[in-house]
Amino acid sequence: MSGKRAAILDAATRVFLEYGYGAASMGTIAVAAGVSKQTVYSHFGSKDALFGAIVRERCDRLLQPIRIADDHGKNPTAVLTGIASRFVTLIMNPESRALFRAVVAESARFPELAEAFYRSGPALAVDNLAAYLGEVDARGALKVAKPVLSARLFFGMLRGDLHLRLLLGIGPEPSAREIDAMVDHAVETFLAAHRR
Amino acid sequence: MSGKRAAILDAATRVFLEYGYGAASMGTIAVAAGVSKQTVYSHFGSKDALFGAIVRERCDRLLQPIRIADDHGKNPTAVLTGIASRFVTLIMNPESRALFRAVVAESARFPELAEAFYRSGPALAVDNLAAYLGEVDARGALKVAKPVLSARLFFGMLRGDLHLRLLLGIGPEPSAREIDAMVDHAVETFLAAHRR
DNA sequence: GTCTATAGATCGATAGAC
DNA sequence: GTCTATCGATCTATAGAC
Repeated sequence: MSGKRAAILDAATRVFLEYGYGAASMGTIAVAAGVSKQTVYSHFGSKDALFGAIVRERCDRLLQPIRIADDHGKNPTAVLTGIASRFVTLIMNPESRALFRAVVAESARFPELAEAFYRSGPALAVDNLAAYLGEVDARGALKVAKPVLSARLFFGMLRGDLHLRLLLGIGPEPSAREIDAMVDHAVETFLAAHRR
Repeated sequence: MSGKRAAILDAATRVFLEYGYGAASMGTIAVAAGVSKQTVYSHFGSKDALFGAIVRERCDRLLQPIRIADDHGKNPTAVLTGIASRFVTLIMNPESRALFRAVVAESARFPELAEAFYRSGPALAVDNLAAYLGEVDARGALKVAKPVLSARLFFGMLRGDLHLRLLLGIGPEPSAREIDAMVDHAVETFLAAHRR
């Protein structure tokens, strides 16, 4: 197992996420990895396969924070704020944005990659939150009639306008204060709507 | 003024939005328009310029529904539901999705297009809703302390998980009933949170 | 396994006739 | 203005030496 394979994966990730699938060339990736083009083909077979490999690897790596179990012992405000903070931190991450852009851009050519992305990230986040919301509803802490719809709504609020601007590369990076204000506002709105 | 210019614009729109900027070729566009490649270059100069022309034209055309003035006479529930319905109908439109995908995918190469898209659509929608929310707050019908944040939250709720799935091309087209249920749930949640 | 060299195709853009 | 023909560059992928 040579270290060249890892070097190729690393270089391919950088080049694909920076330039996108179409504009990235196997030659550029080979140079960035410090190997010849043929070595890239020996390891990964084709451009499509290499793109698939780096997207899947990146999905697993980046989306891991939202998969970890939550401390359901605390009060709903603390739990929701924690979930929200981790989620916003994730989608604000420059690598996440680049990955998301690449997956969206090539979703027509690689539908199975788009689905893998969705399942390994957003779908799990919604499922986890919906389960938690059902739990607090049964416990009587909040009133959540439709946990899945409410969970989707919550993450929608958090993505909101910010995610859109970041995807489009518009304006300055939001400060930590802005992000906190946005998270707090979303949590407050959500709690106010589901107060028992 | 020949009809060929319109034919080129039309063909370019279809080809660019279907294949994306990189995968679309000037030759394909010329064939689709029924003219020679040189005629395309005579009219639009370069691939970049042609892409910019069709994106700007499409932004103006597609995003017009959310620019029209709202009937602020009715009760907040009706007004918000109307705004929400028009917004969701817009972002669900296949052409809007294709345009959005193309703009996001090329936002690094064409930042001014991304900004034009944002300004002519999402920014206006937020501004209009924020103005309305400030109005109903002053009138006492709702309690909206931060109109701009609340407006962003509202549109975020509406985009939500649905927009994400559609962008990624995942799953079946949602039915009108699902969309209505989502809109109603978002409006109810928003109103419950801002009840005076 | 890894390299150099290149095949084969396609692309954006242009030249020149009409 | 519109066409055909083509240039020069670049791309994916492969052949063959070591």
